[in-house]
Amino acid sequence: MLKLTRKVEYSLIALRHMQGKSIDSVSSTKEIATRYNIPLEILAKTLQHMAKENIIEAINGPRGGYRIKAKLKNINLAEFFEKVEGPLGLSDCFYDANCMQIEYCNIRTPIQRINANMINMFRSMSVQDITN
Amino acid sequence: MLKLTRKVEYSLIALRHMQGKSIDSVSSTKEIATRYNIPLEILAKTLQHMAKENIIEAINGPRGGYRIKAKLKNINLAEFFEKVEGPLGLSDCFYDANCMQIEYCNIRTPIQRINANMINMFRSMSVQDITN
DNA sequence: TTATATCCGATATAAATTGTCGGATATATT
DNA sequence: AATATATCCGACAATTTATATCGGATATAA
Repeated sequence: MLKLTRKVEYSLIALRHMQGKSIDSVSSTKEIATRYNIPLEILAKTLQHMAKENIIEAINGPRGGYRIKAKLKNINLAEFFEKVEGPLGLSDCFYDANCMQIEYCNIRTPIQRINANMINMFRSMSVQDITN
Repeated sequence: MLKLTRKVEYSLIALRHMQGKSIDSVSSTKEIATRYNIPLEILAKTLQHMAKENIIEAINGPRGGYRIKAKLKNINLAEFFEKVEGPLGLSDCFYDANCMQIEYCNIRTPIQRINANMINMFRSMSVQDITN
């Protein structure tokens, strides 16, 4: 319960790795996968996804790889999690009503309050706060 | 990602239900399961678990059921989640080191900071804040 | 004595997460 | 032009976690 996914963790590991290098040097999937003991194919998917979201930039071909494209200071954690994993919410019912309890549920509103607190908390931290 | 489990949701639904009744009246598993469309056996387990944690009290026999035992005002959400689901943490590595990345991980400390923020947020709300 | 309730371990099912495979496309280097 | 190294990407498989079910025991009010 309340866990981050590997995809998010791998994304942050990769970003932190890239941030430790000079601005125009690139990092290949293999380099990062080896360095942090991450399954290559998974990391590949993860990096491709971040590239589509314009967080990082892909350089094709030999000597290619990825480098940071966005200003990490300007991406808060709530945005980042949503870019990487989709909608945030303690329960699915906030964005998808397919729940047996929905009609009778007596805790939907209260849980929305916790949810709002959680999202605010994530909004108050930038990706850079994590990768620095 | 970052979801509550049904067990937690069912627990809160049941508590809120009981809180809406007079202090010494009991609510049976069947009553609650029917009312909120929750699978009976699952709810039974959930309530038994809360009884073991002294959050509620079980009355055996016919006309039995459960009633609230603890002061919900004095149980914060972090405690409550831990009683119902076990240790809280955005990653398992905070209480169980069985992770391929643990030796090389470059985000453990930063994620611990997010984690601390999250737990503080849950500490700042009582179960009663939710069930009232 | 009977009916209704909790109790509880074992097991099955379903869903989500995590990881693998195969083959395509892009491009720097030789 | 050929080659090697890299990203790209859909389909699929395995694993883990969460959710639900089953069977039978115990407690007690009526």
